[in-house]
Amino acid sequence: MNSQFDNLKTEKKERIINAALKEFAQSGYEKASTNGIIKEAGIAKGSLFNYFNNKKELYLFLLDYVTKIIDEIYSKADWNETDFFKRMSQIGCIKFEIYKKYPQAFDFMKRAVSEGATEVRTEIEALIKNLISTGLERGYQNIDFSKFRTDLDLEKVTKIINWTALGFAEEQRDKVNSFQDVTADVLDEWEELSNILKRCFYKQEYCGDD
Amino acid sequence: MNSQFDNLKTEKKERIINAALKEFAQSGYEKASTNGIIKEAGIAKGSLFNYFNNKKELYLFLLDYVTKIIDEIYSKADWNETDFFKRMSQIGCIKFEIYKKYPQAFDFMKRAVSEGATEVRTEIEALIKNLISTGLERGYQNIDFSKFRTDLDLEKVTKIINWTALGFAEEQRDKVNSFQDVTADVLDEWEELSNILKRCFYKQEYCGDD
DNA sequence: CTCTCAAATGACCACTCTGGTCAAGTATTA
DNA sequence: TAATACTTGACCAGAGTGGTCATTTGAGAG
Repeated sequence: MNSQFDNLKTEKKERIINAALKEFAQSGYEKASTNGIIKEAGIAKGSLFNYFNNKKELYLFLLDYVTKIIDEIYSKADWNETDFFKRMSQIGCIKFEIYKKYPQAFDFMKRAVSEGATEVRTEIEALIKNLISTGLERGYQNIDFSKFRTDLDLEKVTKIINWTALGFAEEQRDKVNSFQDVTADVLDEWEELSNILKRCFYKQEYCGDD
Repeated sequence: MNSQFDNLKTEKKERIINAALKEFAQSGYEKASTNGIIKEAGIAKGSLFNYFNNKKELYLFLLDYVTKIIDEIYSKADWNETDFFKRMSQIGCIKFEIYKKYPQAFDFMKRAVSEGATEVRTEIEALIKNLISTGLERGYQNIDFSKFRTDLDLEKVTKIINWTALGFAEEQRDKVNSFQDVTADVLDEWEELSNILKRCFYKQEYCGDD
């Protein structure tokens, strides 16, 4: 990336980033079209190739950029919060903020891990290896698991909660895309879901609604 | 579709179908390449265009084909089974059989509903409208919901169970892709998960492990 | 063994789209 | 006004597109 890109107005920069994320997420590296990107971003071909020397550089920039954004989740969260569900909604909120700013960021990453193009695969694999080594359980740091019932397999229970969160997130996303923004209600609805889960998976003395 | 295609050996037919499903699922209608399909299927260009007059016809054939396969789920399931979890594993098993035969069938359909290509969009929209009108709750027919606890919102509880099933399915899929086939253990593992869910969501008298 | 004929092949076509360049044009600054 | 910085889109060679069709193949019949 050229320093010119960094000096762009934030609005324009994000328009370009989002256009590129969308194209790569939808089409994969090889079939993604730079023409598609400039059209969506509303800039000229020449501009794009002033900011980035070539397609590969653009892709690797995005890979790095999104990685950093996702890493920020861990610096923004409050690691003193020991309650599993409060931690989850915290991280959920941070992710939602990311989604509002870069709607295709997570899709881009998801597509990246199954990217086949040899031109960028080694870089992606390095990134994945790095992610795994820094630990997949970062998000569970300092959680008080003693609140959970002991008669249920803890690992499976946390999986169920995670899948619920994932499914809920996707449902909200479909809603937002087809109707209007509903930001306010989302939290309430998640609260209701997590109350059910708490009542089922926490020991009785921890089931109080907050 | 030409009758020639129907008269092909099953093995070859499925090879072509799977190759095409994969290409369309990964790339969408417009960016899907017929060259990619014939390469993956191991047939000549001319053959493909003997079986199907053009790309659009091939795509619409697949759309119809997969729709019929998915519809078969409903004819194969035992609708006298009233237990929610037994019904779920039944349908899960049927879907797994489909997945083994046509690994990209569900991805193809998922991509189809967000397909933008004008050449095929009207057909897809008709199909979606049809799906919605035949009812989304077909799968819940004849289920005995009285087994569920009455102090929890039933709609939310069934959502949680569905999201769990979805998440579990995806997890298994990742496993199969990266390691070896593990068909046998899958059912056991699902059994353990659904036992947890039963114990949490069913009235006490129905929690017995089958 | 030859003849027949349907099925399979891949070289070939016109055309579109690709990633990338660069001379000319427009803003911005001093 | 002049100098500088940024933006533009026409343009390029080459790759890839959906689709065709004359030729080759091979199984079965006589």
